[in-house]
Amino acid sequence: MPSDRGTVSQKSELLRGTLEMLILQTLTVQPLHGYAIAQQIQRLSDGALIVEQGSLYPALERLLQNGWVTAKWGESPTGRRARYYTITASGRRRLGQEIEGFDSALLAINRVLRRA
Amino acid sequence: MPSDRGTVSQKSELLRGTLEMLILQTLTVQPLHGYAIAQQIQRLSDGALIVEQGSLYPALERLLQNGWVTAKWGESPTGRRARYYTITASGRRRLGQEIEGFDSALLAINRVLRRA
DNA sequence: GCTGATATGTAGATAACCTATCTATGATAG
DNA sequence: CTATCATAGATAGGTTATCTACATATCAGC
Repeated sequence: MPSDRGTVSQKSELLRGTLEMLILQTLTVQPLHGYAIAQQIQRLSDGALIVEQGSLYPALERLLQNGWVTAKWGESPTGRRARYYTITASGRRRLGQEIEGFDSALLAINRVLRRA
Repeated sequence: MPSDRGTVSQKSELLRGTLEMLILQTLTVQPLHGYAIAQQIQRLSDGALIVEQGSLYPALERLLQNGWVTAKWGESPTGRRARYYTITASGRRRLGQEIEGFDSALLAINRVLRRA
């Protein structure tokens, strides 16, 4: 449901560094294939976060390389071939660290914004 | 007061895209020279945010190019030559937009993190 | 005289995005 | 029947902001 060909993504730039965290988070509920992960992030963010395929698949590859997810070929609900990703134990630990780092960085940024 | 030669900056990566916002914010109080801006951000964030010189000066150059700050050579409190940056009216507008975009992106990310 | 803090800057590498493109299949519209 | 759209995966190439590392210079303190 990309549907927004032509309309600028805008917010996507703030995904900078948070994409892997968001992917891992969506996988905590259940294994999903790549395309569904992007849809899920868009849906959960009320359409604010658009994950481009050119960002998605390289990110999934990085997560695989680091052992934070595993992948298995299967079939999507619509009957197409799809690659399902499952978060690993180390992936869950990593997610925790990323959220922690994200929150503390946020606090730091907000300190600067409010104190200055 | 870099003093942390050897220790990894860590959090700096989350500055991704927020550095210009932080710089503009520190300049809303008074004009500052580059080195003092970095110190101020580090101080206000309780040491969590370290602005490297290789990030700082290119960022200031971008702000100049966009007309969001102006620069004037002067003298620092310690008597050294220093370049003072002043935020412009359009810089203040830009800062408002950046904070707005930052906040809304944050909300979107948090929606994903809490709903998934 | 050396080191460290202050102060500005550049060069080159890295990494994560983006746009654009490609393949392929199923569903739907015309 | 055919064109388009949605689904699903993937790669190539470009952009850009950051980092590391370096270079320069002055001043203070040991």
